[in-house]
Amino acid sequence: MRRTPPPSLPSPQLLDELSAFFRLLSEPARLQLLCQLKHGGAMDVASLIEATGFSQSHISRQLGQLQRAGLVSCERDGTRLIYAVADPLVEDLCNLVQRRLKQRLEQQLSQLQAV
Amino acid sequence: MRRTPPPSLPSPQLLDELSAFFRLLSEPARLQLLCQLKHGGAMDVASLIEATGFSQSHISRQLGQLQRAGLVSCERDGTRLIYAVADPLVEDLCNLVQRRLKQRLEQQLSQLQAV
DNA sequence: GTGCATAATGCGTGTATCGACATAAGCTCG
DNA sequence: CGAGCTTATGTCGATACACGCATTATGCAC
Repeated sequence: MRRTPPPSLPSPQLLDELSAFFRLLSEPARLQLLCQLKHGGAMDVASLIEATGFSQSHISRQLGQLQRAGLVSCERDGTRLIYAVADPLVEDLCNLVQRRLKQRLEQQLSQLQAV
Repeated sequence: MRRTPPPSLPSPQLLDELSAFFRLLSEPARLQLLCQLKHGGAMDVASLIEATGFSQSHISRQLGQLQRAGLVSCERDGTRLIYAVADPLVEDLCNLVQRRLKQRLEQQLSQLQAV
């Protein structure tokens, strides 16, 4: 049977790494950049500035964080840097969460109608 | 084929909800509480205080947030409140992220050895 | 109802980080 | 090499929120 394979608690270290990863996705600006890149494929920074309206410095910082985490990659094209999504995990996570948000709303809706 | 079902950008609204959800998991304390509950099944607040070392007020607040998001549920037992994990999604997300963290480390390790 | 337990909230402090402006650094091409 | 572009970083104000202490609210026993 073994319903709960190892009932062990995660170490403080793992806890910190997990939460650090989720923190990357907890900022609308970063999530927006990731979605924009997923949507537009590879994009240079100027396009991201135009698409999001954020300042250049802000975008550079956020992309830096995402890159250090391995979520985006970049390559040069002349003087510009072209960024792209490097890991499909983010999209999977978002889909899971989105599905849950939807279910939750449907649940609340049906409870209202049940009255 | 249809590799990218709908290549649409998420609305600002959805972006905020997604990031708000990830923000819940971005705090080590909250993640710890969730893991503790997953590990110990249903627990009352006193047990959580002892297990985590946090103050009563802090734990109460974090549990409140998790409950409003539907991630934990609670029921009364006399004067105490017994909390429990209410959604398996968190564990799934953590497993996915953890697997990725592991892959990433293995990758870095093999690159070091390749020299 | 009065105590006695537990849980929730008001408030204050400290810390992290967002986001912009200004500046420096790095790259490319004449 | 130096001009001119693009990107990264130093600095700073504003905001958000973690976390504890003190207080209040809520339910149970008598």
